[in-house]
Amino acid sequence: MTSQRAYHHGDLRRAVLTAALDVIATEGPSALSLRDLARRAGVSHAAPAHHFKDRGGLLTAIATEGYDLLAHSLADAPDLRERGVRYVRFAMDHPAHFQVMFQPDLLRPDDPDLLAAKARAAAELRTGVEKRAAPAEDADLMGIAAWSIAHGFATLLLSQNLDRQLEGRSAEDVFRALTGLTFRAHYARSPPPSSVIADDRMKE
Amino acid sequence: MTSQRAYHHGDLRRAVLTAALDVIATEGPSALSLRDLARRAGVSHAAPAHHFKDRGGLLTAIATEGYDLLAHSLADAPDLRERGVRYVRFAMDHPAHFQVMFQPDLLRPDDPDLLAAKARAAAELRTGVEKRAAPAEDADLMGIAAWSIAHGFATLLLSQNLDRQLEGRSAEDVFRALTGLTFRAHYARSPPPSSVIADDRMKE
DNA sequence: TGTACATCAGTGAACGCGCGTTCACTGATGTAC
DNA sequence: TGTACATCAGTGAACGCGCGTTCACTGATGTAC
Repeated sequence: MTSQRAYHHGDLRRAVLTAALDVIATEGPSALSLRDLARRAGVSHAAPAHHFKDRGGLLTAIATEGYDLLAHSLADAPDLRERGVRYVRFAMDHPAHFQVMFQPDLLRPDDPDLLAAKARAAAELRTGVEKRAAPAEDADLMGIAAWSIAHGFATLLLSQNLDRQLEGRSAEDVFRALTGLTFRAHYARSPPPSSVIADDRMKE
Repeated sequence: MTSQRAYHHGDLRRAVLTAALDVIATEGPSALSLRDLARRAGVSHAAPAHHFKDRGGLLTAIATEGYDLLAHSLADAPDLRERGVRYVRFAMDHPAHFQVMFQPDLLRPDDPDLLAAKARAAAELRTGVEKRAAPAEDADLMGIAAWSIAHGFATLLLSQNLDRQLEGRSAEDVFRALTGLTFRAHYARSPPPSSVIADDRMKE
């Protein structure tokens, strides 16, 4: 506890993960090296190997953690739109996790823990979309559409592509506004004109 | 022409770019090394330096080319939805470019050629969305929404996250179907019920 | 409560490797006269 | 049409570096008796 230099780190696994997330968030996943992470954690360069076999193992662990965090974020979302908002918020709160989760070439694709976590997150994403809806196919499409818009917005946000568009507004507010426009365009104040306008835009 | 082993390659720049795109598409950008690309192009390892200063320069050149290809793909799209379809098709046709374009940490962010190409693509994306629409703010949101859904769909597609959902259908058809559902839900055959269903889904 | 021993986490020196970079060079091409 | 020369693209040897991996080790912790 009070020992200035313990031989055992205490929680090196967590320390390496945290250092890795920091590097990824600032310099991207390509800047990662186990030796550098050991340095950051104040530990000899061979120590991380006790916890992660290699880079791929480390990144897989990060993705796994990410899917679990996402699943928790999405749990008990009241509706589809709120689920989208939480998805976007998750990406903003955990940019490094998010980045790694969607670059499969960095991961061990058949890691059982990863697959399990991913399945849990996928189940949360699907909740309430699957069981409903008149034509089942439409419900499926609706699910993909909702995922696409949230994922696209989050990705563009993280890659700095919406900086100009936000103009100081919070990303969350903008996302709420645009899902209102698209998913519920037919709910605008004056139905006929707004419909025409929306269609006008769509057809140019 | 017929010389078996010309001292000058002819178009080494193109050859290195092509090799790089191949590596990126199969193993991801992190697998890139200039020496390896020289090897693939059948050229001494120092040769690529004549065309690209370093990895960052090469990736910036790829992103620049990508933005120009995208701008061309989008040009003269008849409407917003078709623009989305072309955006998705671009990602499928040029997965390596697409991947690199949206990982800013790999690029020289202030490269003038890159910025110019990006501006050209952005202009194509905006065409027809900006000038129209009743409340200007709504038009802006509509643009972000359309970009988000196309970008999200493309990204999920490339990261193998829609394999299960496609079930053999072409990505393009599915994308058309889901934009039909979301952007023009109020245009379904029987307006009132479909509206209710859509809202029902939205609210769960 | 104390002792012995197994297990585990982390050390630090050593290794071989692929990388980017530098540099003096050489072969090919284009242009001036 | 021919020659001289500048420029440019690619060569190949050499370098230093950071990396992952291995290995015999040591310090700390937990457990059996």
